[in-house]
Amino acid sequence: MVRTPFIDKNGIKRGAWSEDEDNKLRAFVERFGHPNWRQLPKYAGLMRCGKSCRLRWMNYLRPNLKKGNYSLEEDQLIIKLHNELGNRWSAIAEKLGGRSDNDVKNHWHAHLKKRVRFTNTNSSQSGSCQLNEQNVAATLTYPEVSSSDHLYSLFNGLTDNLIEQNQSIEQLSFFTSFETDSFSWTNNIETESFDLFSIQPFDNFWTKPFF
DNA sequence: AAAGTAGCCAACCGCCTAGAT
DNA sequence: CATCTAGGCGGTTGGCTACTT
Repeated sequence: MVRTPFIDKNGIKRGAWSEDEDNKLRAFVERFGHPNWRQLPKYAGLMRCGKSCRLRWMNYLRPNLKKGNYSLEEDQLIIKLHNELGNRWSAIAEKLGGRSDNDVKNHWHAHLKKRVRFTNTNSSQSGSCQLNEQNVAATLTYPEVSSSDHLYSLFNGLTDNLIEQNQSIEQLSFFTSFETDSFSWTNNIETESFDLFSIQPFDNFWTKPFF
């Protein structure tokens, strides 16, 4: 997952950090701080450049650094902040508290970007469903299979009842809120007009809950 | 089981800004 | 002012892992 270590032409080591290097850097910074990153590797006994040391410390070694899975609240906050601030990852990470800018950036590109883009696309295609980045992405777009299926089932249950009663939906507005083991999910969907009998079967789970 | 592919994340690169001289 | 240096930031990449064919 990390770059193979090698020594460049200037005698500077690059690539993945070893445990020994991590220990040296951690011990040095915890004892002396980091008044000068450029000089630090020399005094810490590292064959790295200062930039590399700083990056390793900021993204991996510094205390109170939060790692691991992102909570729903964090995801929502990132989406909201990205909407407000754009790609200012350091500012976003700062407001999250405990996450590095690199980590937030990676998480955005790996997970969140797709959800926001998907929501926008769906919104523009559906016409009747008023889903957009501002009012939905921050609270919805959590396309775990179980959750999508859950909402799909929930909505199907509602529509089945209406079909049984031979009703069409005009000015349908409903609010659903439910929880799964992993997170809570709140969704608010409004439609101007909705023809139940034009609903087509879905072959893609991404589109299931958003028709 | 092997090969191919996509997803993910740690690390690097290059640019920008602020502060010192 | 101009120049230099260091730190910070965002974009990009290398390569491992997991998944698919």
